[in-house]
Amino acid sequence: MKISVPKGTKDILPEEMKSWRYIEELFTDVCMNAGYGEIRTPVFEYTNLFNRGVGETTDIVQKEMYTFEDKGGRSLTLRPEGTAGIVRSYIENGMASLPQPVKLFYKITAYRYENVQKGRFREFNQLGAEVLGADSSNADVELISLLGNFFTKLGIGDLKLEINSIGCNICRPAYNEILKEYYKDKIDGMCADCKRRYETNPLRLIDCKEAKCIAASKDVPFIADNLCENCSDHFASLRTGLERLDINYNINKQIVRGLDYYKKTVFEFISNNVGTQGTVCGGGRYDGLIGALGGSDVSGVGFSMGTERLLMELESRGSLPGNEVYPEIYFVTIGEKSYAYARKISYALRKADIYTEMDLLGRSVKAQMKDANRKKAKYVVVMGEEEISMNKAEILVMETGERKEVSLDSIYKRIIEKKV
RNA sequence: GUGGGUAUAGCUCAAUUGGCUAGAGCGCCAGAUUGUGGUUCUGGAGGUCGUGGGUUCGAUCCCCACUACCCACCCCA
Repeated sequence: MKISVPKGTKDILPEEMKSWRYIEELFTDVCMNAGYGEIRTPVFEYTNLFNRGVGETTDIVQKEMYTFEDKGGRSLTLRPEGTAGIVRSYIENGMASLPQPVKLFYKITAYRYENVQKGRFREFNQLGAEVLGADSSNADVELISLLGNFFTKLGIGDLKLEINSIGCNICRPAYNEILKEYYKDKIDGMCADCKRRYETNPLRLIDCKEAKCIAASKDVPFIADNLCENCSDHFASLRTGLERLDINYNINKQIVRGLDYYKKTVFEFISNNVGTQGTVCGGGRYDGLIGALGGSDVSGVGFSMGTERLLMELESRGSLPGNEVYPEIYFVTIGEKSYAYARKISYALRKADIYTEMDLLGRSVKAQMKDANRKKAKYVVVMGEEEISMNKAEILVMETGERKEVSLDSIYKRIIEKKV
């Protein structure tokens, strides 16, 4: 059988890495400038963490996790998302006793066993940030504004922002009763999934895409209209905070999100350019999660975005910069002595952080010239025995074809001082 | 899990209504007076025609299965 990458995974080749680095470095800068510290947690965790953290009723836990047993019989799972591991780390490393809030960001791969299509893979990359230990909507606003800043810098500041509030442990149970009451005489005509959700997670009935279920949900009361006072205030101050920053948003009462841990604020940034998977970034508040995982009762809010989807968005708009790097100088060598001499200068220049190139295959002068041209070297120096013995060299300016004769000794200095 | 499409050179794609050495463009390598790039010309390397089985004198082509990829449903980043 031919060896290939596993389904839903892919190689990121050097050419594409330029775009990846561009996005990741920009994200890093944006986060650092807002006081967020980078964190890395393991690719796999004990399965329990996700069962409890992400939620037993979610699709992710029910059918999408890469779970396996190690040789010691422990059940491990490749992380399907980033937040659970970070919350675990927060608890385990005693971050609750640090000055609060703790602000973190991450760049990770995540794994979900799903059917592959445009914008959806089994191994995918996420950029994310979390604020732990801040109840106030100020934290929600800061995160969304951080994203606004990031997207603007990427040239996609017009991505659509949709927000909603899905209540808390106080208003959710009451709302669930309202929902059950509403669906009571409709549920028989709805799909099998919805019948199950009716018992396990009525909130999810709202965003079912089955035609008959959409029809049944036509006049459904939204939780955003049935919040407790605390949640309602939180949602109002979130909106005020966004408005003060002139951040455009749209309240979408249908957003409920598929992860159980969300409370109060949920939001998404949506694009039209990544297939039917329009969500480039999703996030929300997860008060109670830290407590549920064994920590103290600390609130949290965060987001994650799909790097691949972000790349698709940028690509479809032609907004990816061509940040190519070209050699400052290419040494064309002829024979061993010539190579040794050029290598020495090249080594010295590289130590001074200058990009130099040399042929490693003993190719002809012509082939080396071609290579220099292909790599878009700025200057070429041909170093044959003749030049070395006479302490002379010809610097060729590739763009203009201009040639200049200089002393061999002066090349290093000329390049360093950029006086060629 | 379900449905549709696709699978031929490193890449983008032809062709063979079942028959002899499966082609092109791009890319790669080399040469065009022996040590000088981009244009041009010439030559070369590179394919078990996705995998396995079947029908047939003979299969890259027809039939079946499998796998992968693309798209969609569900759900999500």
